[in-house]
Amino acid sequence: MSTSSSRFAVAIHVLTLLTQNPDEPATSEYIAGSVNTNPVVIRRVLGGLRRAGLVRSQGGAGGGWRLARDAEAITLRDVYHAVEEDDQAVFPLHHRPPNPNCPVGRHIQRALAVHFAAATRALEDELARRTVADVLREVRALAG
Amino acid sequence: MSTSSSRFAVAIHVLTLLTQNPDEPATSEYIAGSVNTNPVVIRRVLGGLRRAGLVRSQGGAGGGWRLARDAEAITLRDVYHAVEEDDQAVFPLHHRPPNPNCPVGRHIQRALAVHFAAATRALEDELARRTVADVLREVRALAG
DNA sequence: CCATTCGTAACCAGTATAGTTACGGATGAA
DNA sequence: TTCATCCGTAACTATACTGGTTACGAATGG
Repeated sequence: MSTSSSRFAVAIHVLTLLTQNPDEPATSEYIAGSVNTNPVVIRRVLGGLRRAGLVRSQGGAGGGWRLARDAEAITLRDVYHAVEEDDQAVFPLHHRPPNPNCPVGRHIQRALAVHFAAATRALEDELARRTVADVLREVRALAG
Repeated sequence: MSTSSSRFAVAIHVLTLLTQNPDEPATSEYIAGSVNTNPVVIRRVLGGLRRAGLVRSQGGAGGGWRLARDAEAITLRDVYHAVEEDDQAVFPLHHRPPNPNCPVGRHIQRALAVHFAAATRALEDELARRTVADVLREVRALAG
């Protein structure tokens, strides 16, 4: 399910990098070197984070990317919402609407929506308990 | 993320149908009429449920699909695992491995795996609290 | 003035989903 | 035995998303 894409992992990776060195802006090329991908991919992901107010960008020479707020105040749920913008649900409903003449088909989507929302809420609550600062601490601990 | 696909929603829908009428087998064509899709799509989804031991199929005239155990004993987590078989993670890691020469790149995936597992666990725990029988009761309540 | 860097469009390859047709094989009733 | 029914599965298609890549305009600041 789910879908899907590694944007969430890449976004946390990038924010962890920015947290590690908060004093000078990081370029998308430098970041791409750590993530092992193309700078355009990084700029695309960071564009979502910028629209969510998590980072700021600065064009031109000496420019790059910085955190827009303290890493202790950026939860993984914030990151998740920033990269999974719009309507990408964890559990999509049917593509075509079910048969409204069938009692089950008529009501199943409303019943499912309640359960899916509860499960998604549990997932997001768990993500909200962790911050980018936590991740950097763990990375440093693993580095020993 | 996620992925993704509507198989989970369709699987719950189908199991709810089978629960509603447990005495006679339902054909994939009948089920497809309620889901509003093609019988082959239904047989594909039900194939996963059969491999997970949730339903049984019977070929030939008078054949079709039945529940293999009581709907009270089929949680939404069981259904989720049946249709999202193999390795489809809710939160995929990087496609290419990050740069091992970067301190963050070297350890980020292990750090992320811990958080992703915790969030996924919370999601599945919530799904485990609900059964197919619950869904049918809610559908009936909505039907008034 | 000019190298740097972002922002974004465009294109491509790979993959997943879902819909469809087709057909073999098993089943069970007539 | 015959035959309509129904599953199981392969094959093909259209659509969409992801990630990688090249390209280029605009803004920045030394």
